[in-house]
Amino acid sequence: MKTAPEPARADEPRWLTDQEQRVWRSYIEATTLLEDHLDRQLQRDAGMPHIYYGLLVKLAESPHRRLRMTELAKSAKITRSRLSHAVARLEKSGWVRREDCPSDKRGQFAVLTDEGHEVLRRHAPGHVDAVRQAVFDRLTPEQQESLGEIMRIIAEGLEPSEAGADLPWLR
Amino acid sequence: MKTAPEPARADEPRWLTDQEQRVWRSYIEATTLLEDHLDRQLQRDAGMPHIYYGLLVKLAESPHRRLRMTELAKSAKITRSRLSHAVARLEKSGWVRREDCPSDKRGQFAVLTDEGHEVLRRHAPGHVDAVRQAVFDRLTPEQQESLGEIMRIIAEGLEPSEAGADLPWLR
DNA sequence: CAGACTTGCTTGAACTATCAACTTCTGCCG
DNA sequence: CGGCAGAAGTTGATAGTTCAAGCAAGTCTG
Repeated sequence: MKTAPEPARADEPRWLTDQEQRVWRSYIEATTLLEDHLDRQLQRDAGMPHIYYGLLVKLAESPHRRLRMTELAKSAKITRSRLSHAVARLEKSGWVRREDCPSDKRGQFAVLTDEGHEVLRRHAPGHVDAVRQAVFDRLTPEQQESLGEIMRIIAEGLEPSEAGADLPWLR
Repeated sequence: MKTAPEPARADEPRWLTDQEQRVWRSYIEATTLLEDHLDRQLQRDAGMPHIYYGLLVKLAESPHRRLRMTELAKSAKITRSRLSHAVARLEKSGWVRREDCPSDKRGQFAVLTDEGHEVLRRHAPGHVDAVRQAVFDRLTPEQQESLGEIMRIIAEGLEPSEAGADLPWLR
């Protein structure tokens, strides 16, 4: 199974140091455990995975509780395809409905239904509790701030817009 | 915020402050983007998702390149069921094989094959690069250390062993 | 040593994610 | 206008995840 003899990589790669490896392993472990934990909590209590819950929250925060599909996808950092499937499922559950966009016939709005809003209202406390217990209650204020900054940096580096991010003269 | 008849929850929940919300949103965005990014990179280059790659790494680091299924699952922070499916797939790809455990007839070893080791060798540099670019190259040494500590704390709080962690008299 | 319980691991069904088409519509350029 | 590139969103096939249930082998208890 020869795929390629390492093209575009002349010299020895910069392996992670022991310290970096420890950090990275901790990152993987924490994120794996936390995602799993929140998914399980929300699946059990609210009947949907964490990311679907996040979609409902985004809609609830939006004017008229609605958002164009593409906007919602961008905001949740997922592909349009994934969102399409997700909204289909949320529609089946009665928590979201689609509406045509009058100004662009290709467009669709995802709209939070009253039922969807109610589900959110009912399960938000439990979810906040879970997040608190797993994260905020265990960190000092300094660590919380640091976490925010670090995550902001990582996210920025991965934004799809990154392509042009090194062309500051275009901004 | 009137949340009215909240059953099984006497007092008003402790909502996240604005600051906490910002941190939390950054966390979700960064982890979503990063997981996606690494999955895509490894799927494209090595033909497997990130977590599968992690399993091969664990095996490679283990004595005789083998680990009991349960050990591997614990170490990767996933369920045995998920591991079972994963190993089945890795077996099909020829990167892992199963072996019976002589001392416990219920037991199975997952063993990294030579092909598996080769795949790892070939694609490790690209993966390390991706991790560096997304994370370590963007953080100061202090931030790296802070990230490690924070993630360690979160992971510890979510270890399955947590159940008995507040019953020290049992230890 | 029988029975009950636990551990180790697997299985199948239902669900979710990904990837590559595909449809429809918009904006643009001549 | 006519044509065409690109955007918005969906779809279906394939792959991965979850959950509950299951089997078989080990362990404990009386």
